[in-house]
Amino acid sequence: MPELPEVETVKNELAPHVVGQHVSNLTLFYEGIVREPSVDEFRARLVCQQITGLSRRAKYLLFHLGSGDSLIIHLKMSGALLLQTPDKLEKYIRAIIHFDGDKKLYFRDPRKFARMALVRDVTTILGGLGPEPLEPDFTPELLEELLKKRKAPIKPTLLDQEFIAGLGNMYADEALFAAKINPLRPANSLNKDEVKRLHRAIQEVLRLGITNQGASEVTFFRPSGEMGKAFWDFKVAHRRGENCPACGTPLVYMRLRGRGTYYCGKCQRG
DNA sequence: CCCGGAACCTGAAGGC
DNA sequence: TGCCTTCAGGTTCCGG
Repeated sequence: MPELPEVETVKNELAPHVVGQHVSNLTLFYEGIVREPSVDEFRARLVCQQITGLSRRAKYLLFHLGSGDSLIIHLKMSGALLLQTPDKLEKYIRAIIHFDGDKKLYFRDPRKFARMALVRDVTTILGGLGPEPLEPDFTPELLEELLKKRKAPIKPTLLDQEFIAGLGNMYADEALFAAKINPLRPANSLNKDEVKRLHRAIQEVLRLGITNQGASEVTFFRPSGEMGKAFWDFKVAHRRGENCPACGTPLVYMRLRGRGTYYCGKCQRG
């Protein structure tokens, strides 16, 4: 599932192909993919525009347009932006953005959760997001301050995009394992050393995910249609029925706030 | 206001 | 073989 490292990978690999391109047409096979404005207005404000740049905020991908508007895409669970459609990815194309010179960008999404929006002011979509975990302003001191205000378990706190923006279920489990912190610990109960470890772990697992070009289990594909390699470096996430790579203890699987949660009951005792 | 859970979707996997 | 249930989970919405 696309989380911060996956969206960063899409941005990096898409940019050389789309920046500078002019949109020539839009094909919609599933109109529900347009979040705002109306389908007609969306089309009118997108077609003929030049893509002047790409950026990422949390799990959102932003296409900056010559008009000053931004096309904002969220891939949610199963979305992919593809430059080509190999046989196995032919199905579930929900939209195609056409560029001058017959280039195409395919928006594939089996589950129909993904959305795109066209806005003048990006804060209408991005306004409530918390700090970017890989930016310099995300310091251990800031994390400590934020954690003090939260009494919910640390795992769902890390998934709250208003608390910190970009972590999803897989990387939250990975970060807590790397920091040796139990996912059920109240957020405000972490001591200084634990906060420091968590801060470092969050950045490490995200950077490793980006280096590995994202995780591909089943649902994430890079623009080329290839899969990323991050999944193979996961220590606990989605490793149901396996043993802890550090101590060999069978991993714990539990549902926490409706989310599948994996951790080592021995290494993450605290 | 805060918190927890359901809804949105569809396919895969497991049980019987 | 096939039907039914459960699971997957980011975000939004709703009820308590």
